[in-house]
Amino acid sequence: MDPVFAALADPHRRTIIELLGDGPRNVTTLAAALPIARPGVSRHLRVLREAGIVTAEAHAQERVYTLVPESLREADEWLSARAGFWRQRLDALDTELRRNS
Amino acid sequence: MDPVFAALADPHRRTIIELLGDGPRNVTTLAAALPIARPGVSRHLRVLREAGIVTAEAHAQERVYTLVPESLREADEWLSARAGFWRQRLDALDTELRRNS
DNA sequence: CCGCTATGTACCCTTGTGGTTACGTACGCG
DNA sequence: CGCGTACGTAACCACAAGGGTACATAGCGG
Repeated sequence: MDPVFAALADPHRRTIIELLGDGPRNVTTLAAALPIARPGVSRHLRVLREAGIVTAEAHAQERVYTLVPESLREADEWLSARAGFWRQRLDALDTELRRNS
Repeated sequence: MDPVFAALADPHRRTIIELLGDGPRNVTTLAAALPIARPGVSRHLRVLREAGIVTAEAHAQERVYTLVPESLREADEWLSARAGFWRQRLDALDTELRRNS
């Protein structure tokens, strides 16, 4: 989970994830859509790969990167648990405080 | 959204969020549950505060921090959109590829 | 007022991160 | 083979981030 959140911290990496949402892409195509040079994109992809968010498949001399959506599920569950469950809990606490005051 | 993801990137900050899930806490209490000294916790709380994830309320000379769960909703939506929607999309793509091969 | 408690902040240091350029490698093509 | 293409990686740099210690501040309590 940790590497997933770390990967998500960088805006460029989130952009890459969004681009891959439209389908598999190679490095050059991704780099063309980003404000940084290709080597930089390559390293971002390495981070995403090690986090299990994308997978690379060698296709001739180009490597096609594909999104692995279920890799985000763990982080998603962590977030939604706190965005929803505790919301109710704190509301209840707040209500009780108002009643006692 | 960006500051939220940036805040979530640090494990200590996520621990703080989890601790605050059990209810409001002051800085000293949080620091006792973390492997770092209090000033460090104080700075983490500053980041979380500026990201809108927690709010501070002065209570005597102690400041009680409270979680703001809905602040995580934006990030949660971003994640769940990619963890679910694109999942189906890629499955469909995969199915089509198998059919054509 | 004085001291104690609870915090935030400034300062310093070390490490991590993101970017660039230059270089090495793998593979298809003629 | 020799070339061009598509990548990954190494070397190098500048800067942001996280941690610790020391210090300033704000309230309580007596």
